Amino acid sequence: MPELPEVETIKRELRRKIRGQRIVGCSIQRKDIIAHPSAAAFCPSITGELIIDVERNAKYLIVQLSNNKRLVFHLRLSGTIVVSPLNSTLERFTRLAIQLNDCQLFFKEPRALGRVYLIDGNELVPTLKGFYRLGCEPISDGFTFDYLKAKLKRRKARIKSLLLDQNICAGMGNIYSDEALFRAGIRPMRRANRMTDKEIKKLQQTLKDVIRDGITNFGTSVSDYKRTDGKEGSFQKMLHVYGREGEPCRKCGSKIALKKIGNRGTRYCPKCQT
DNA sequence: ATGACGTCCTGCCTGC
DNA sequence: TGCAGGCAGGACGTCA
Repeated sequence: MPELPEVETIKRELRRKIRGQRIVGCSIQRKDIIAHPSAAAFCPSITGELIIDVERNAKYLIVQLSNNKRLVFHLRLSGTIVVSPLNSTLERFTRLAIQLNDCQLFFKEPRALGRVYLIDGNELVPTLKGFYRLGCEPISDGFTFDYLKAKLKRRKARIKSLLLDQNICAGMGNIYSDEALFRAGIRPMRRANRMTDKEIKKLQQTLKDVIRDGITNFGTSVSDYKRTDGKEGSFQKMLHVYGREGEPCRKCGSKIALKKIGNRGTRYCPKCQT
């Protein structure tokens, strides 16, 4: 599923492929994918605009348009963005197609949970609540030991659940949370307020490392995620716990366990993580 | 404010 | 082979 490294990969590829192009056409295959404004108003509002730049904030992909408009994509669980030649036919599960000067974008979303928003100037989009209250990304300078400690102390929720909280670790998702906890040697069900300074320090570092490694490897292709040319990322080859339940731990040989924490499938090594 | 849990959505996998 | 049912899970709403 697209987490920070996957969205960063898409951002970098789009920046290279579509910056400076103009939107010449738009078609919506599924209306409820357009969260704001109405589906009827959407295409007319973006057609004719120039693509100034492509950015990312946590898991949100932001396409800066001319006239101070921003196109915001949230890929949720299964969203992908494909860059195709202009004459190519719509790919399966395409929910939105945007034609540019010399290529087109397909927003594909098999599970139809992803959303697209158009923000006009400084307008506040009510359905984009999470976007306005994101915490620090693990790879940002602000993601220090002190920051993480302040966010975790007095919280008695399980650490795994708090890593998924976008107000604490912006851009984190299920895969990288499990991997960071494995690298830090911390059990996902541990209560945040019971963690030592040493453990928080370690976790702060492994969160940074795992996200950086994910980006270096162009993301994790385990289900739907693909790069904008349809190719796979490669971080799935380096996973220690995610998707490896029942298989031997690469460090100690114990069977990787799978438990539900906060209704999320959570993988960990019962021996390496304490 | 916090934490637990239900809901959305639909392709895919499992089991009968 | 075919079908029903369960599962996956990010964000958000609801409830205690």
